[in-house]
Amino acid sequence: MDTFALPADAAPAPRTLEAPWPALLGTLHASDAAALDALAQRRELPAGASVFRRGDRAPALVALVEGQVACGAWQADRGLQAHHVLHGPSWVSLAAPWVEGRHVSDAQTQADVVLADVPLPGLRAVLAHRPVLSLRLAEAMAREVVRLEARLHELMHKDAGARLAAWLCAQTVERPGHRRPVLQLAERKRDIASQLGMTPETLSRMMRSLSERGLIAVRGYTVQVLDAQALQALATNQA
Amino acid sequence: MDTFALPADAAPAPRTLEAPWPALLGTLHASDAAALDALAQRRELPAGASVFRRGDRAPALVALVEGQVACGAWQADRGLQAHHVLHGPSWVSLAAPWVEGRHVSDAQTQADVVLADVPLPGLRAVLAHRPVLSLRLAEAMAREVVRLEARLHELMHKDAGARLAAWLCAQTVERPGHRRPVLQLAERKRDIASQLGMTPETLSRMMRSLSERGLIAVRGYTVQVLDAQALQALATNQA
DNA sequence: CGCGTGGTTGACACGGATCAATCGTGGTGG
DNA sequence: CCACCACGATTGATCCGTGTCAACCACGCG
Repeated sequence: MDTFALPADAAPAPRTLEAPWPALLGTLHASDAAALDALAQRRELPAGASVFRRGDRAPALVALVEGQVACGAWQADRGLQAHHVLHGPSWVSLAAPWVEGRHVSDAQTQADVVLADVPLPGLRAVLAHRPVLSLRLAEAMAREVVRLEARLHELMHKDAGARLAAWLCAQTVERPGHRRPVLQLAERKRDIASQLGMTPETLSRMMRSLSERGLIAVRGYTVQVLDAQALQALATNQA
Repeated sequence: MDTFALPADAAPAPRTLEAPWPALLGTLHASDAAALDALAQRRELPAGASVFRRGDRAPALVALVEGQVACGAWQADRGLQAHHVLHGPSWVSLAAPWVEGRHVSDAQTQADVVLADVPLPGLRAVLAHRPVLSLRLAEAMAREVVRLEARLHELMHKDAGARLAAWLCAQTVERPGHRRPVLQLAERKRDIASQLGMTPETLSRMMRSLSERGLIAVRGYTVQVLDAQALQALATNQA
């Protein structure tokens, strides 16, 4: 029933491969972007490859330019428990290299990916005389902190149904073409479950519960939001 | 049985009140520290006061110079559910002001405190020509990210006993004076429980379980670690 | 002395994990 | 072309951890 094919209208946007920086750090001076370009090293990996492992030396920041990467904790018996799945341009390892010089989680590609490694020593040297770039970096980390705090809060205070509702609300983007917001799940459901801190079984049950209550309609990897208001209420009711 | 008095040998260290920056940001050039001093505004609050509330405008970073502050989610029926209790010099709000300009959690003093507010616009201006300071700030946020990721991981993959064991291990510092590591709980047990993502009842049971198994000895707010090795094993066994 | 606060203990309920079986889909090789 | 298999999702049955509720204890204070 569930195919993993992407919808026809979700054709890959023609990304400017050589300029991931705006998406990662916000608007930059051209010279700052050029400095990063000079520093970064492009790396390509096939699907299923390990990007890095917990405890590895982390001599460089790692950015995901294109593709899909799962970050989490590798467990011998049940594979990678992803606490985070990254798409398109985003940071895979932004903070860890600065602290211990070691990665704190495992990362594995889920599709063919293009990475950009930014060696930390070089970056430090560049930042030493590029204050705006430093600021952008600090802001990127600040976003990361806020995101993590929100997730921590959700995990501690919301039950599985509320977390799913909140996730659906966050994922949903209004589309001009459709009356009701529709979203295509871009990851395996087990990875979504993992990100939400629940098992695939529980996710399945929650999805069914929501659709039985008429809040959403699910067919395979397509979810249609029928009652965004009720969904939002479920998401914010901390109980 | 449990008094909240601090042990006699934990006399307050004579902190250099005017220079919290090294503890917050690491070693700085004297001129950078002076710039921060010029910017920061000292603020004193009595015990039990609100430092800020979720959703408040956050026009300044907030540092805790001295005292104790609990950060968490205020709930009308059961008070502040602290997800974090801060001591001595540390950041209360480091990241949130950068992002939305709003605080993302509630903060409340638990003792008389001295705060330092660092207004963000001024800080941006200072950072624009102080690259080293920017770097230190980025590093401070990086530490925050790593800490949060670790907590997220613990919360998702470890049970209550393992989280307590991990916390005890992390809190324990070897003391030359004692044969066995001893630690004084510096917060109410309910706040410790809250930080560990469990209820006070569960914390109490876990403490008893550990002491019945001979791993620790508890008397009031004093915890003696009897078998650090077994405790560590419990903490790392993700099960 | 009574009262408020904080901790401990016990009984109980419930959410969600676990285990196991089944189904649908897609890829592969005879 | 179809049997076969691997993988992921779904569903049901069951179990366990931990939250909830309530009672009780210990301490400090007015």
